[in-house]
Amino acid sequence: MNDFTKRVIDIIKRIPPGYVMTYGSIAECAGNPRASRQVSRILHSMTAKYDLPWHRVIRKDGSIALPNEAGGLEQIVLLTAEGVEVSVSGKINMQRHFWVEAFLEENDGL
DNA sequence: GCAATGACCCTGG
DNA sequence: CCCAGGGCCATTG
Repeated sequence: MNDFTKRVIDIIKRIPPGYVMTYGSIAECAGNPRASRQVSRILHSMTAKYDLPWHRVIRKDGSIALPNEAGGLEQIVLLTAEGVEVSVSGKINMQRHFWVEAFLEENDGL
């Protein structure tokens, strides 16, 4: 396993309940802005082994990437249980739940 | 080693 | 809002 993969796993494990991150932002934080697809692949293959909160990772437009029949439905259930607002159309309120570490640091916790 | 693949993303119609 | 096309890049066959 390479460093990028390790960082991605570490970042995902740090996402607090009630918040979400996008594939692209995770890739960026892990040092590879263009590797959003690799992030998705890592989730697909490493979730079971590393006990990751995979449901907190969504698309940049706030929609669920995983097809409903492949777990997307379960993802919505898990997010809702954590307090994340998922609209009827399957989209998430990014302004409210997007986890941005830099933002929190600048605002000293808020 | 080359070709295909994908839980993505962006632009334009 | 929905669809198409192109770019992206590590993993897979």
